[in-house]
Amino acid sequence: MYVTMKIDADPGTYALTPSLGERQAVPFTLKEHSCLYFEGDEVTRLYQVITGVVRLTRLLPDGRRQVIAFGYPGDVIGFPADGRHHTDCDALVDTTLRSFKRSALEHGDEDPDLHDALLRAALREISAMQDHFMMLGRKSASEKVASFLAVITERHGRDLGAYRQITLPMARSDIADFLGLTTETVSRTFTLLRKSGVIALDGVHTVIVLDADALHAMT
Amino acid sequence: MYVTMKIDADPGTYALTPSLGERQAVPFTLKEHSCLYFEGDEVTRLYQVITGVVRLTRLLPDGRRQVIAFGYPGDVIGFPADGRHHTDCDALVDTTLRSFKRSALEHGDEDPDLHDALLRAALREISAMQDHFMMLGRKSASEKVASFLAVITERHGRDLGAYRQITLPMARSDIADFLGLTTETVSRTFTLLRKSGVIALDGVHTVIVLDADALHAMT
DNA sequence: CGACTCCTTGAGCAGCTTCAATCGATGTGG
DNA sequence: CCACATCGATTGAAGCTGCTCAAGGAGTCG
Repeated sequence: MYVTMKIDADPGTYALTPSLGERQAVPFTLKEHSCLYFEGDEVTRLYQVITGVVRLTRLLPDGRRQVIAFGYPGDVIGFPADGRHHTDCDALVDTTLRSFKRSALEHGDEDPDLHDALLRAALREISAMQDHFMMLGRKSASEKVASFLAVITERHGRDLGAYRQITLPMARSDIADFLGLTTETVSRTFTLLRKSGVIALDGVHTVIVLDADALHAMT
Repeated sequence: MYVTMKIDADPGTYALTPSLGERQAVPFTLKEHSCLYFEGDEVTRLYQVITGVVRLTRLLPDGRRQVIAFGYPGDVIGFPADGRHHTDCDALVDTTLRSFKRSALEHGDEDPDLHDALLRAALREISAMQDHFMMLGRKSASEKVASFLAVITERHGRDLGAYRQITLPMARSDIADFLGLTTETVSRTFTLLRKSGVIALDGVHTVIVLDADALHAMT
């Protein structure tokens, strides 16, 4: 399932190891709810999320919304097409990011390692988006929600005794717009998972996965 | 809407103008219904469609299918993620393709122009896929079919007197799996468009767009 | 001509949405 | 400190869109 677009978040790999040239760029902070860029803006830099979570969205004229992706630590966002951004991007919580010049992707001469890393990130994003197509086009509501929770748990969960715990910084409506559902359906599916003992909720934004096998079986 | 992934099909631009190095690669033919590669195969080459149409698909274990894209002339297919193909690819009709070594994308040293063109193609694909998200997640059946026909018409239509004509080499079930619908719904929507005078059908695979404005209004 | 495949059409149903009301958490002012 | 307003989440009821199941039609190829 598609959530994010990693360069490569393994410790010790290039992407998260600033040391040369562009990599020395000082991380900066994006306040909760503030925007990084808008659809149509010219792309001057790419960004890698270091801490926090951002949201990439597109809008139809009539207000319908699609959340294209959530950007988690390690993920690279802002790939240009025809030099422009094709989504809006804003922060769900206070977020720190590192930025790269667009030319680092488009002209590899200055820093071949960085160029390679950004290219790999772009290719991984294509692959991840293909997964997401399957989910949007061919999965039921509970399969969508289960897949979403399973991926977040695997990639960003914390151990909590025998279980795993995740924090969902986004609203139910963001999850709905990511999965192509309504907030009501997402909410009902959470309730279903809770009542069947697959997950427990600690407040609205914290999910404890009680039965990871059952969750995977639902994807 | 997402159909394909262009390098750039404008006459005279690089992508369709073989002249140097890799570009001298002799186009080859892929027979109707034969496969170019399968999901999981190692990526050794990328391909650009010259004539014909290919189909990129992914399957779920239970047989549900998603058509990821149709590859039309000019489109580049086969971008690797982790070195592997993440879709199956086969030809809907006899198709000629030109191939590029994978290294032409990943190491720009040998042919910088080709590297740039392939990179641009990858970035355009990301953008095009984002459009497709909106369609899969947030559009109704008739909006999906209308969008599909509108894009094909704009990009691959032929003038026919006052109208435009397109050939759809794929089956109704391919369109359904591309749009996240069933064949029955696609068929019914075609009938609806026909009965409302927006399109006419000349056989199953030829569509004449009678009212392009109405078609666009439905997207 | 007959068999096959794909497309179309119909009827009934299910899943998701829509509309609406309530609940719960958070924040603000008196 | 509490009443109240606000916003998001949840729950319920009803309706609609698109799916499922089924049958018949159209084109193709042996």
